[in-house]
Amino acid sequence: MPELPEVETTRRGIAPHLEQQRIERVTVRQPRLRYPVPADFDRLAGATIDAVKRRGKYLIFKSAAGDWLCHLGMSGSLRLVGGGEPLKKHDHIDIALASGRHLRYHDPRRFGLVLWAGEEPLDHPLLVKLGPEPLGDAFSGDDLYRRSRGRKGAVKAFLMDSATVVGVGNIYASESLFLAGIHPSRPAGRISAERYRRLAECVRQVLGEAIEQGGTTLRDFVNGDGQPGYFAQRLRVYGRAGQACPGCGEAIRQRVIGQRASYFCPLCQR
DNA sequence: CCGGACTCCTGGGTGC
DNA sequence: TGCACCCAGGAGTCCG
Repeated sequence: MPELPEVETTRRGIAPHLEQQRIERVTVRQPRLRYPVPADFDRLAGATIDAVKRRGKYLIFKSAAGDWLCHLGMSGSLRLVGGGEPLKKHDHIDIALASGRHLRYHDPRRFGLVLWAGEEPLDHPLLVKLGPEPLGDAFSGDDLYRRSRGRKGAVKAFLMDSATVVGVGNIYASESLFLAGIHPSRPAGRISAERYRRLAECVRQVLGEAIEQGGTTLRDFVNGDGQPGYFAQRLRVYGRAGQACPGCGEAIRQRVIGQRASYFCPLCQR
């Protein structure tokens, strides 16, 4: 489910309610996520949350009792609920705060994770090899061009590789390539620097707009308050096979590229 | 190094 | 109503 805009939306929603809050209690009902939830995760009780950061699609929670990571996988969500809010199926973890509210982790498919981050979170094995932040200064078309030389795989798979750039998942890869006029199947190594500069700008634009709209809710994404995002209605091609291309009116095509459904306009994208 | 296949898991939608 | 089947927003791991 969540790509960078959804994770950032979640972070912005929950951070103000967590920072400087004391943790009263930690309840792990289902420890079997992508990796087991640490058996000593409840040692957070009594600690104060200092900050909530993000790197790619990972959330990083800072506390004196230890920093921890959370990834939402395909179907995860984190929201703040009242302490008396009834539990739903797949509400796996509750972190009860001094405010009386609970930070509640929900994840039907359990592809997400909650792990200790170690001394330096950015050096954690899951984070250390991540590429640049798409909304940061290190991300550029020239960087994409350099990294793509010699690569024969489809540009869409290249763009979704977290070593290339973080946070661009299946929805926003399709959307960015459409805006940039690049066919998703084109070999990454056969795209000019000029076109990569355009693509980088389109990635920034799409992710920026999606964050402004509170993310994309296809089925079940909810923000920190349990509300859906509104970017789904702004999607130009994703999920719109057979509908008219917003640029030229041609029918949007769907094709599997790199094991993932991909959407594009066969005329506007080359 | 690269690229593709496979894997974890549950649930929604569809078609019979 | 039941059931089989396909598909889903991620990404680590393994293998050639």
